Amino acid sequence: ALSNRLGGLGMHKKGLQGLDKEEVNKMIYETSKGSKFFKNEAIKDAAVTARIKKILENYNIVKKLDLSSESAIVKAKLKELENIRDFTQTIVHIDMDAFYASIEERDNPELRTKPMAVGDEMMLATANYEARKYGVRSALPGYIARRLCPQLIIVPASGEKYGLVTSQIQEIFSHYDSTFNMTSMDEAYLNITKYLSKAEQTPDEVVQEIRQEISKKTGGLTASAGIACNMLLAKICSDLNKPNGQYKLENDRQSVMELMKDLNIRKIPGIGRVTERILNALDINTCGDLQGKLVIIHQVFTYTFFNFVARAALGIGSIDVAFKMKRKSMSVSRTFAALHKPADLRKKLRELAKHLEKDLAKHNFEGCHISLTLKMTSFKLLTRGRLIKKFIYSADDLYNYGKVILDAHLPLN
DNA sequence: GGCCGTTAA
DNA sequence: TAGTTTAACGGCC
Repeated sequence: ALSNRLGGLGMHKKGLQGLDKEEVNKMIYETSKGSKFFKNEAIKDAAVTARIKKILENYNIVKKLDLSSESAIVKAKLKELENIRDFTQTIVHIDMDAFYASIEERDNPELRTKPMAVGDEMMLATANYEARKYGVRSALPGYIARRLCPQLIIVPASGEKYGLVTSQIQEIFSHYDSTFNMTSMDEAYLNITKYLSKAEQTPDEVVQEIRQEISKKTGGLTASAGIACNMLLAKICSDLNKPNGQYKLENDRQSVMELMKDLNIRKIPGIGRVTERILNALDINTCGDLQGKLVIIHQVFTYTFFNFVARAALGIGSIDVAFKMKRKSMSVSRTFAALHKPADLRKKLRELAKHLEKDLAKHNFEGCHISLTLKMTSFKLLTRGRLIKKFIYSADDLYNYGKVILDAHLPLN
């Protein structure tokens, strides 16, 4: 049987629907099986399966219990959540379409009609829509992508070029909402409530205009957008008419609940492939299913998780577009051909320490906790850390404290 | 407190 | 031949 982790990966992405999923999965499986990477994925998969088994055992006990008092607690929580619903804001989530790939197409129009991806033999960052027809997608190694699509053109990433486009779209966003928040190079949230109060335009018209300006300023790049009353819904909506489209969700409870009813849980940001598997095991596939199972979720999982899914199921999200989390850590990591000799590993550590010193200086950052992660040839990760009584930032300190951790694990095999 | 796992882009 | 990098959070012991 095909590993869930390796096979059913990423097929929900736009552009992939409709192609022969079986064929793609089989090809990836045939190329991967036997590899150490694949074995490690199988181990991780088995751990998830075991975790699900435990949850199901608990679920089967709990569902027979009298949950009337639980039910009351959940009901009260839902009432509380209904009370905090806010329909006063107009939030937009903008997402550039196949960002890196579109920029490369713009700069080399011959690529437009050909399957193409940005990245290298090791890893692809993104694929154009032509390539997605073959199952080529981001987070797929280039050499596997080539087997899916032998004509695939792989273009190396040019970070500075993409950064330039990011600055261009930021300038556009600032005109509509000075508090706009970039969540990555190609994604942003805007609160256009204030702008709308002054402009004589509908939200759809404003967003249409933003997307036109993006296209004009960037030489024809397209973006998709979602418009809704909060960030969660705006993000979900920006995916609905991708690529080069926008979707506006009406600002009322009924419209929100209708959208959520049949929405696949995987579309909720924060629910990834593992959580999806877990919830699927409880017969939960859509946010509608989720709404009907909140009592059991409250019983079986932590309150934090219950709270998270309850909010998501009701379509309740933040409106604080400008909120930025304070940086808590800074790290650097490299994957390299297996090294065994302690001296070689220490040399690597020295290189990483120098690299991190530069980054720390650039951001004027320091830390009092250091952790070292080793990736074994089996792909298993080992992380060990320690608190330091002072704040450090120099390559020498990073190396010396890191070396203590590293040496404790030498020799590696 | 320390480590592992999940998620996202 | 070959399966990334960075950052944050939750769960568990």
